[in-house]
Amino acid sequence: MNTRKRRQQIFSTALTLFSEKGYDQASMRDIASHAGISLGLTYNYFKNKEALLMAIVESGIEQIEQDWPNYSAENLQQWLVRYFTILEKYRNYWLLLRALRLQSSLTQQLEGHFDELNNFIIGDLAILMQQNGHSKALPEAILLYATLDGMATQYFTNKRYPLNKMLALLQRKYDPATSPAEAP
Amino acid sequence: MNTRKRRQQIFSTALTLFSEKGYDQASMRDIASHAGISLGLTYNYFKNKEALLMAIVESGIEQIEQDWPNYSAENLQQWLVRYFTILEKYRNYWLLLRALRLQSSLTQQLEGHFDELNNFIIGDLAILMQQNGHSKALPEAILLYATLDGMATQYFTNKRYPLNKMLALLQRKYDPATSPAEAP
Amino acid sequence: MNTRKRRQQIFSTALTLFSEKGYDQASMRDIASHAGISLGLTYNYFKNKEALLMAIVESGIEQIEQDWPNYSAENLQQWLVRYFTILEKYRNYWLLLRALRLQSSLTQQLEGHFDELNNFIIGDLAILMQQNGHSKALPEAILLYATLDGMATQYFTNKRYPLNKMLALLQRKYDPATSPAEAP
Amino acid sequence: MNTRKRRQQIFSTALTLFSEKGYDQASMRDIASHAGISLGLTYNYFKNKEALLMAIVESGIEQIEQDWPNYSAENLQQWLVRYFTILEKYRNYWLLLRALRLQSSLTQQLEGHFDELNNFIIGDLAILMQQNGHSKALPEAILLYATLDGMATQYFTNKRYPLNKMLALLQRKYDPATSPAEAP
DNA sequence: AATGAATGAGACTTCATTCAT
DNA sequence: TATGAATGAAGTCTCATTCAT
Repeated sequence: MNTRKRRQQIFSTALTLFSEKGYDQASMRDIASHAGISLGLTYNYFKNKEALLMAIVESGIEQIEQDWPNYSAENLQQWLVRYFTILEKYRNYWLLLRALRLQSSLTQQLEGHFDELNNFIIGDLAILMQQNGHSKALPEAILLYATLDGMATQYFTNKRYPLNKMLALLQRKYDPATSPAEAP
Repeated sequence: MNTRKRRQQIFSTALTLFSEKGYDQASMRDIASHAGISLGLTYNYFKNKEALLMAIVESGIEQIEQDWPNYSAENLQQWLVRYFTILEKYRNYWLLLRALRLQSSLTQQLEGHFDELNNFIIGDLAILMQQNGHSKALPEAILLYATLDGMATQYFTNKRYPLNKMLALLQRKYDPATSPAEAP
Repeated sequence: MNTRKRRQQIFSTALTLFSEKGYDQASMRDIASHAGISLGLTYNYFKNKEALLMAIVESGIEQIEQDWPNYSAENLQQWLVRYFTILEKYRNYWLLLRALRLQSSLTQQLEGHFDELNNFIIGDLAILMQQNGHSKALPEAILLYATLDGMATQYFTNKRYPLNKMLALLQRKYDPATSPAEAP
Repeated sequence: MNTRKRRQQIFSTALTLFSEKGYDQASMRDIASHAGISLGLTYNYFKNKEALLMAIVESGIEQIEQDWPNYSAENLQQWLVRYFTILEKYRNYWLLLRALRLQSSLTQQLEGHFDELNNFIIGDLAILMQQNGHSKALPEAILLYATLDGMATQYFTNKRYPLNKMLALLQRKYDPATSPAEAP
């Protein structure tokens, strides 16, 4: 099997296990055996467990950023739906990143990545906000992002979370026609 | 030192370390040594590491619920400020609970506790919403709770998060005078 | 409570636990709590766990030797029954001594005690043998003692062992009337 | 070193130590270091200490039962000698099994194995008894087995035990020519 | 005489990592 | 490139023993 594929195989297995069980609870043997390869081989592709984690995090962020334009939306209402579509697609990344963020004792290195992704999304959101006529688009974007983040957390950790209902409510709230964010 | 104090000492040291480094990364030896006692002694007060965690989680939720009435608010604007005051006070609990929630392989027992606390807060919020004249208070409360959750996450993991600004913006958004949630 | 009684209390609790669970599996805390006293108190009466064991072993052998004359028998048939009566009475001692014997890494000290008790019983048996007309009483006694030992082992470790049947069979075997040990 | 040999190496080291010092007193580190390997490696071959014990017990009984036919005897006199030959060969197994039997808190599983082996030997013995003209062969076999068991215990725990003398005496006792078990 | 909190050694076990093949 | 045997550090937990009260 070629090097890139092999790397990808270890990679995605590790992502799954890290996000399901947590970084500490997923052992290298776990990963190797779920990937159907030998324990030692993982070390041919990744220097050590932490490097594997870092590769996953970095690549995850990179993938999301590359994938993002495919989901561009014309208005906020569309955007909101698409945001959760992407989230669903990158569910494991999201769960892993969130869990890591809550554990400091992380490399400083990770912090930068987190901020990068956050700002990336918030920036995108702010542009739409501006188009929607918000005068203070950035603060609005930051606030909305918090809402989305909270919804995602609930959605991913609570099977009964009524995501669609909440999404509809949110769309109404940000519909310029029915509920102008700024009073005239 | 008396038994209750000693227990409390281990307890709060563990809470700090669990919330800082994560449950897995904080070793019992860590906890003991930060508490200034021997490793073995921790086991005189808590059956094992998991029992220590459970004691912390349960007591945390209990404390918050008991403390809650002290922060009752007359309107949503007040409530929002007080919510973050409580959050700050129980910061470590919040961080721990959130990290645990993101790691499955949790006891079913924990799930129940999480839901309990969530519903407790959402319920409180829904009442205020109703007083504010919202006809669909519960969905509104759930959505607002997501926002608060997202803000908390950002605030606790990002030193530069402009909490106060966001809070002010949120207050304006939910001020019945300036921005009626339902059009007449 | 007076010293002698307290000592006896720890003593007999320890004997029970040692014989039931084994010396290693019975902890000092176990013993103290089953005896209804504090952990520390055991150390006021016995220097340490090994000393407690030694005291039990020595006293057990001493007790048996003192008790022995109360069970004197007129002939071998009687003796055999009485032997198992005593055995039943000192069941825990027997089990403990036997288990200890099978573990070397014992103090040499114990070895001496074991031999002492064995010889004591064999000597008693040999006298009866001689009275029964056996010319080589000592070897006969040693052999019979092995039989008794084997029976005891089976009896104590197998609830369904037909001790009475075996005892009857043994009595017949050693009845001078029906089965002279030496052919004329 | 190949896997089978390595396993066997750990296996036999453990058997020796378990039988010498007892299961509890022999630590996994003991076993590893006597086997000349690292502590962790033992766990590549046996799930845990108890599994190692079980493997030893089961394999011991299996080996004995397979080896048994090689020692078949034409008459009881021969059989007796051969019995002790086998016993000597499997000395460590015998000592371990006996020690385990005296410690309750055993798995039920072990109980079954013990009974199996006992019945296996007693059955073999009963057949010979019957050939020897005993009408009640099974009780006789059970009784003789007790004798053998007692002799083995003495022999294995007492360096000065006159096994050969006792064996000769026993052979005479069960010789149909000199001492018919049943009077005409 | 009595308590049980406190200690620290040591037991079992897991796991990241290395290395000979 | 690929394997998995092998290592040793580290983690959880137990327990004999001591000691202040």
